[in-house]
Amino acid sequence: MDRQREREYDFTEVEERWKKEWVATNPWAAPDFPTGPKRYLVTMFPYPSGDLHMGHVEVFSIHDTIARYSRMQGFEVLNPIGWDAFGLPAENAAIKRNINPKTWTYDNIAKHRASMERLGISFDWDRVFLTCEPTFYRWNQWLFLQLYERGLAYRKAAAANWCPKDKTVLANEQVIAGRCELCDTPVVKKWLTQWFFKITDYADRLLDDMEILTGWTERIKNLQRNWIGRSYGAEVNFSIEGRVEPIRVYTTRPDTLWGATFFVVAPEHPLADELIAGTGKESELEAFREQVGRLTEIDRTSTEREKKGMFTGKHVINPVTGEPIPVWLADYVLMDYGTGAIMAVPAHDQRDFEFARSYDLPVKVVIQPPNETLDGDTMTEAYAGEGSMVNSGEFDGTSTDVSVEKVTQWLEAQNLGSAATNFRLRDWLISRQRYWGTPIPIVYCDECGEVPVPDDQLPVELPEQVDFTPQDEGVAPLATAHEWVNVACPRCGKPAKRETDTMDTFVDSSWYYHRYLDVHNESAPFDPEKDRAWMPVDQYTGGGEHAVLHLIYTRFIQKFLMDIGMTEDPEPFPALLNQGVITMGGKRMSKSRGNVVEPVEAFERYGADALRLYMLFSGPPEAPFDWPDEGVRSIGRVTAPWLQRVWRLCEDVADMPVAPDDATRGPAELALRKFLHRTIKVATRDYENFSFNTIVARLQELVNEAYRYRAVGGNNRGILLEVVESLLLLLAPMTPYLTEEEWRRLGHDESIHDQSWPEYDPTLAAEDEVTL
RNA sequence: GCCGGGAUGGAGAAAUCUGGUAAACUCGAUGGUCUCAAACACCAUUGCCUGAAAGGGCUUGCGGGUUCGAAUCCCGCUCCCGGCACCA
Repeated sequence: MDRQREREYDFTEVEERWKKEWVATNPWAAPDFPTGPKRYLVTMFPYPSGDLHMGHVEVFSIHDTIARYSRMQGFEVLNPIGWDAFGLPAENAAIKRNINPKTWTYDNIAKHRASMERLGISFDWDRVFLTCEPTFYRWNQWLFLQLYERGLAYRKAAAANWCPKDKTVLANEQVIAGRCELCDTPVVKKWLTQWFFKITDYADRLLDDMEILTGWTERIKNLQRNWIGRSYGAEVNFSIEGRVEPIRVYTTRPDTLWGATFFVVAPEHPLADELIAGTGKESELEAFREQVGRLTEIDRTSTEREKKGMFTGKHVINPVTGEPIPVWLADYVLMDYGTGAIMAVPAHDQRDFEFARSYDLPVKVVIQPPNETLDGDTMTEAYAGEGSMVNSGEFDGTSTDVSVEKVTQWLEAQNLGSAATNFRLRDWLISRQRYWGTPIPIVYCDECGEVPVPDDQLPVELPEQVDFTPQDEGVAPLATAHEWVNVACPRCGKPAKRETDTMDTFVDSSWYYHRYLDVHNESAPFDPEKDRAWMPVDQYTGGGEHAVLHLIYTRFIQKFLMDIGMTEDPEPFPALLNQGVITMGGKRMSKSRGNVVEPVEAFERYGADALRLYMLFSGPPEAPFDWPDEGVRSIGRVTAPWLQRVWRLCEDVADMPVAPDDATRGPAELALRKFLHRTIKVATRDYENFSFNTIVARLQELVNEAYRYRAVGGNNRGILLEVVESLLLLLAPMTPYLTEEEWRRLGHDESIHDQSWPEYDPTLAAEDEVTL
């Protein structure tokens, strides 16, 4: 069109001007009580470990597009933001720079906020909170005490995951393939007394309520199912000479009970001490345990490693055959799953088989496959498939599809055992031997023992005068704050000491989305009335890497809050959108690798709109995106030129004089209108499906059509105005700045972001009939 | 081993739910207009084979099936990605 391009869209000037206005007026503030259809939209609040990175830009672009589209569709929208400001990475970064974690955190939050404003994200800035402020974390302490009162927060000694580098324990979910989630150091087991939240009480509900999660991908639900790991089976009693209580084992195959030829107890099990006592094998047990304890989780769980065991010298009675079978200790049996003891059926379990061959224990076949005859002496691997029972008394001939149920019923009738369910999920270990977190509101008194801090003494504030560097193993930095540690017992008034561990920061994020709804409340974490008005979250967006961390903890705490009457929905986030990971050269962007594209550089060279649109156009939101090698420059090839093209079209139309025949329609005008209305129809459908890349494609076609119309001499201002105004409305959720500027340029006094979504004429939008 | 997801041009992708012209849109590439020149912008070509062209033939990981018609639905494979894994 205008080859000379005397003028160009000055995105820097336009974006700065509107940003200033939006920051000054907070136009997207939401009321506490919506009066019409509502949408509560939450994006996972960021962790301030530096400035925003492209992953944030991606998810905020997606999220903000949904928010702006929802408003134009007539919903009342609440779109808040806050910061997940406590935690280990900030603390480590601060220690490295020899400054207080608070200073470091607040600096980063200021940077984050400036970048969010520059990106034009339509947050309600009146509802901001930081989890590291006492006004927030005192409600973490409240939550802890609520759980404590109901027996769902408890302290126990257990073999905990210990990161030797970060010098703290970690929850199971924070150990990725045997390594620390944060620093990748191999984790070791350490026997410590720690605080736990009893998430296992909610295991069934966490699984069963997944039916409600219709807006979650199979991928994430599958991860959670695997993580929770429910299995059905039976517990069976084995009696032992000289002991009143029988020993229980859990098995998923009670139908193989007749083939149990030995019995194994986890080496750490207290029962091991009992069995060994008086046999003269105490030192051997000690050595064996030490050998097992030295292994990292990676070594211990390696399938290649040969299983090691130790005979106790004791026997238990197989309850169905009446025969004594030897009791062993072995490193392949886990202390914290089932009962910590198993019946070993080497013929039909591969692990038991390998152990039996190593230690020359008998292998007895009790399931015969249909087409061959197994022999325990000659078989080379366990047979775990289907077949019919043999060597099993009255059950001989029973087939596998009914045998488990029949045997379980019989065991119950004989009083030998009962049906049982087990989970892979472990209780959530929330103690951390670190400084930058919520103090656990417990006091230890010599007289009264463990005493919860009464509500009127909350918050237990995090002291500032502390040596916050990690201390020797198992000692928290807060132990160095002597004045803070030593308090009067809340119950008897005698000298006592505070708990010095802090809470896992996943406690903060497990309920934060409620706090937005009542951010200034000083007497409760939130008002259930206000909560009811906005909950549940209609759309949650964020990274899929939290599948078994945040996303499982938060579902648990939501259910708990429902149980105590604070909130009404069993699930906090019925719909979840996980954006794809952004990489460059197939690797995660990182400064040390030198493959980082900085959002700030993109703002300066191409503007926020072009960056947002680039993120949305790159592919479906959930798809991973490998950023081209040329870096920020690729925005200058893809979306920045197209926005200039949109701008020129708008300017062209804005400059056209009003003519008397603007309302007349020839064939070319009709064709363009039909194209426009089809575009509105399809783009609207695509917005509903979050298919942003195809919306952009469709709008590009529309712009191409308009240019073509102009190129062949089309000059009907009426039709062009309809096209351009609709185009701006359809584009407004994705590129808020340019659309606002040009909307005003076309003579409107009100913000484009307050307009209603354009409607299409169904007659015009109908596809032309195709004759087959 | 168990569970889940996926495979379409040189690249990102679209069409898959709801079977109907496969490859929209964009990048890259090639040629052109403009320019002293370059950049920008604009125009054209661009799945593969064949052909001077018109045209013809083939094509959605592989093999079958259903159907007038299959990228799409069904059955059986292969490969890739992700998760879990000594969980009894």
